Amino acid sequence: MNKAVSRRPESPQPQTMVQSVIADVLRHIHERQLKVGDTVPSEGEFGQQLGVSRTVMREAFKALAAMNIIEVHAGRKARVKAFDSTLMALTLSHGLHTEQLTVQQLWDVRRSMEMRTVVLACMHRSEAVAAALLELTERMRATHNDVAAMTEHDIAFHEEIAKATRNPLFPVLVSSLTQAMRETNPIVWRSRTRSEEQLKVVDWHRDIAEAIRDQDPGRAMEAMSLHFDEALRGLVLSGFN
Amino acid sequence: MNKAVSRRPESPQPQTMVQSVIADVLRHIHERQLKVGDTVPSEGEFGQQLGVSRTVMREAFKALAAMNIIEVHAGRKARVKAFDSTLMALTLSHGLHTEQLTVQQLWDVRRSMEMRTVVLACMHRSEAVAAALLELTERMRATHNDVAAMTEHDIAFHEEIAKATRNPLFPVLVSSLTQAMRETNPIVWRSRTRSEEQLKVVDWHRDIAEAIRDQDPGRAMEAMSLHFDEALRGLVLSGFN
DNA sequence: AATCCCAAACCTATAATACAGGTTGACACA
DNA sequence: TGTGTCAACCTGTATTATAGGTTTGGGATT
Repeated sequence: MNKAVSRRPESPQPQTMVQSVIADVLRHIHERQLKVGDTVPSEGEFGQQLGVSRTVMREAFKALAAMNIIEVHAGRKARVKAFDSTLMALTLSHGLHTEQLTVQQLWDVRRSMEMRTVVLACMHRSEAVAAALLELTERMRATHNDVAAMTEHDIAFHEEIAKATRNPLFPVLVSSLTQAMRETNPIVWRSRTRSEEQLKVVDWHRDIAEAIRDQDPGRAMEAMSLHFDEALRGLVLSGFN
Repeated sequence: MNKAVSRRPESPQPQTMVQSVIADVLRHIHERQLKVGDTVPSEGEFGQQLGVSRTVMREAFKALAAMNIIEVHAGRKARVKAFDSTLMALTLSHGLHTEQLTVQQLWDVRRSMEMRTVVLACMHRSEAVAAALLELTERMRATHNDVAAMTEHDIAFHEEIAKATRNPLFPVLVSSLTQAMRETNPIVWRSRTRSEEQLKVVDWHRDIAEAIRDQDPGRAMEAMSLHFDEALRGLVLSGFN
C-alpha cells in the first residue's frame, strides 16, 4: 500500500501544451457548431495549425476520446461523439473503489433521480414501454435464482424508465448510477435466501410497472419509494455503508 | 459545417494497446486498493511491466488524467485523483453545444436533484452553513445589477446546499449542473429589466435559505420548487428550449 | 544524532523519425 | 453504372533525443 502523501505545499502547475491543445480542439468544435458525427481535423492538420508535435496532438486526442468528446479510429478522422453513460459509470465505480463515496450515498442520489424519472415515465410512456416494463419484471421473476441474470433485467428496468422520460440526460445518469448493482446485488442476494424474499423484490418492480402502465404518478412514487427503502435495508444488512 | 456521415456499416474496432493499458492501470489501482493521493507506478515501470512503448503509456496516462482517475505532474509520479465536478461539467457543456440536450432538460435534472439536496440540507446543516446561505443571498442582492457577479453567488448558493447534504456525490453533480448558468443567466437577465424582477430572484433564494436555517423541509421544498418554476419560465421567455 | 546540502537518479513534457496497417476518394475498366 | 485498384491520407506503435522538475541518498556540518 503506497503512502506517498506529499508533505510540501504543491507548487502551481504550468499549463501543459497537451492541456492547451485539448482546449483548442474543444473551442474548434464549439465555434464551428459541430454536431455528433461531424469530423474534426486530423492530428496532422491540427498539429500544423497549432504548431505542436504529433506527440502532443495524439496525447490530446486520447484525452478527448477518454472524455467522450471525440471518437478516434485507425485510418479515419476523429469525429464528435455522442455522450453516454460509460464515463460517469467508470468515475462512480472508481469513486467507490477508492472510498471517495459509499454505496449508500450513491443510492441516495439514485433515489432522488428515480423519484423524478418514474413520474415523468407515467406522463410520457408509450404502450411499448409499459409492456416492456411488465415484461422485464416477468423476466426478473423467472431468473430470481440467478442473481447475475436478474440484475441485468433489474438494470434494464430502471434504464427503461429513464428512457421513457424523453430527456436524454436521465438515461445517462440512471445508467451510470445503476451499474454498481452488478457488484452489490450478488452480495445482497446472499442475505435473501428464501424464495419469498427474492420474489418480494420482483413484486416491488411489478408495482412500479403497473403504476406506470396506469399512468398514476402518486402510486408510482410510493412504489419506487418502498423499493428504495427496502433496497437500502438490504444493503445495510449486507454490510454496505 | 461538416456533414461526413458515414454511409458504410462500421466495422467492429479492435482494442488498441492504449485502451488495454488504461484498463490495466485501473485494475492496478483497484486491486491494490489505492486511495486518493497514493502514487501509481511511473510510465517507465508500467511500460516495462506491460511490455509497451513509452508512447502508449503516455497516451494512456493522458486519457486517465482526462478522466480524473489520476493526476500527472512533471517530475513526479502520477497519483490517484479525487473526483470533482470539472469532467461532468465539461461533458454537459459539450452536450449543450452539440445539441445533444437542451437547457430545459438540464434544468429538469437539476430540479429533481435539488429537491433532494434542499431536504438533506435542512437535516444536516451546520450553523455556519445556514449563515453562509443567508450571506450569499445578501451578496446576490448587492450585485443584482451585475449579472456575472450575481451568477457566481447564485452558483455558490446551490453548491453550498449540496455540500450540506454530507454526501460527496451531490456537490459534484450539482456543481456540474449549475455551471451552465454562466451562459444562460446573462441572456435570461436581459429579460428581467426591472429591478423588482431581479430582486424577486433574490427573494426566492432568501426564502430557501430561511427554510434551511429553520430546518423546515416542507417550506424548503416549496421555495425550491417555486424557484425552479420561475427559473424555467425565465428560460422559456429568453428562448431557451 | 539531527539537519542541511548537493548531485545523481528518476520523473514527466515535448520533438522528431520510422514503420505498420486501416480508410477514403479518384480513376480506369467491364 | 458498378467494381477494383492505387495513391494519399489517416491513426497506432516504437525508438531516440533533449529539456526541465522532483525525489532520494550520501556526505558534511552542527
